[in-house]
Amino acid sequence: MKKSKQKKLESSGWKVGTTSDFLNLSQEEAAYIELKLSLSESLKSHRQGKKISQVELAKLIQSSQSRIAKMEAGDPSVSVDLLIKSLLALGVSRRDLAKVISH
Amino acid sequence: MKKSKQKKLESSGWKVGTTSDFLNLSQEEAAYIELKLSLSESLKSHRQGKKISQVELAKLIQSSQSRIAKMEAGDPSVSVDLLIKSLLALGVSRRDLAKVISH
DNA sequence: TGAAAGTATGTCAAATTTGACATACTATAC
DNA sequence: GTATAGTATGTCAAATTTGACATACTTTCA
Repeated sequence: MKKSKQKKLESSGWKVGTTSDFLNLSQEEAAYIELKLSLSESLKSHRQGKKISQVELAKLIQSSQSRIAKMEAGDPSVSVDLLIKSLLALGVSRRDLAKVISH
Repeated sequence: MKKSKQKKLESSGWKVGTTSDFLNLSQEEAAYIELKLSLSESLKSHRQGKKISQVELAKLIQSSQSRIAKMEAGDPSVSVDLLIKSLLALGVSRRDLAKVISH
């Protein structure tokens, strides 16, 4: 992983490659985290594209504004499940979801 | 949703469209569940393709055989997070993951 | 047959994720 | 400026998801 990318991850509150370096985990761990960040960014841009606020999206998926903010910030406390549910709620198709995931 | 498909979902232990029919949730709810099932099936076939047992995969991702079984059975108790982590651990690329997700 | 490897299913305490709340920060408009 | 809408961040109890275990079922093969 490039230093720059790692810095970006760590700045979002992730602990990268602490204990897991000795396994081949760091690979998948990184891929997983980056995947989540892609979904985060996608969520933000889709929401903004629809011109709705975090509060409105929160209502849409019966969550809270703070959780939406955390999702969009790529906070480690949010699951891929919630990100995907949110994107689907925004009307994103599986096809579009796939595009996000394939980079 | 077709009756046949619904039956398939319910047979895996899902409760489909109970309380959420009055919102437009059933749409996304269904999409989400079907997405999970796609990931489940993909996990199973990828594991079998690699000719490793559930026990071996469990070790690979430091989980347990029973959880792998639940994942492959599309049990409601497993998260998309775990499914994706598992697929990545099997060496599935984001590109391939995207293919699974786009149907 | 029958033993051995693989898989399914139920349960549960521990771990993680959740929505909600409070509150601080940041625009944007007047 | 200062109100107002929008967003960020920390905290926490409740909810969900977790690995682990026990145990039953199934497949494979000698």
